[in-house]
Amino acid sequence: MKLTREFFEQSTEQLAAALLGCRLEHRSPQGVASGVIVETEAYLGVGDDACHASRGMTPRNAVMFGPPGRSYVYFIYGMYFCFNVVSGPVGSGEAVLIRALVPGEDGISLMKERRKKEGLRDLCSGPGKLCEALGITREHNDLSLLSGSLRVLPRLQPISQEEIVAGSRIGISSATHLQLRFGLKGSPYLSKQFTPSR
DNA sequence: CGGGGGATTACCT
DNA sequence: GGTAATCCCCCGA
Repeated sequence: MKLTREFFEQSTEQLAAALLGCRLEHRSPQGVASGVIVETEAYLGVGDDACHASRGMTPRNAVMFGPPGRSYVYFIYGMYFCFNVVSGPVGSGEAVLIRALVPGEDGISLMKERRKKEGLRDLCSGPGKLCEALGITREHNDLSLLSGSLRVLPRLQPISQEEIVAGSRIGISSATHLQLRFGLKGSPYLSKQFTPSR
């Protein structure tokens, strides 16, 4: 089973919700590591002040303007990487940030070793953490996610709308009113709890 | 070409 | 809750 190109062509907001429950898997020379996506954020390209692409194309964000279904990986705070799924029509500059995974079923020991942490909740409960656990770095920028060593795999179980929560995006200083963060309700693996909207 | 700041995390009080 | 760590992107000059 495999995701199709059409899956990645739905609107960025829909895709951010549809990615919940899907598996992100990295097959590296060190071994396979994967986890089920439980938290995402949508970034809406030109005009979304919180988006890297808000002011148009630059060398760093160029892949966001390319076709959907590819990886956008960037370096942040001098020590972490963040992984995104490029989305939206070509030229839109949109993407979905993957913020948290339930670690497993492959590679728990490898992830513990990479993270230098033993607790399951410390492995993938944040965008920087999950990249470290899966061994995702700048070399994994601009790769197809439909096939190859870094892939997104479909849900094994369906998820209902009631299981999905939305909230404000985290760690940004503009456009904070938009409800573009999505999570699986009550998951202990979220990067941060969702607070009831006001 | 300099400098501010960042889609974060860990560790401290 | 506060803040250091630590690179590099990007804007303005």
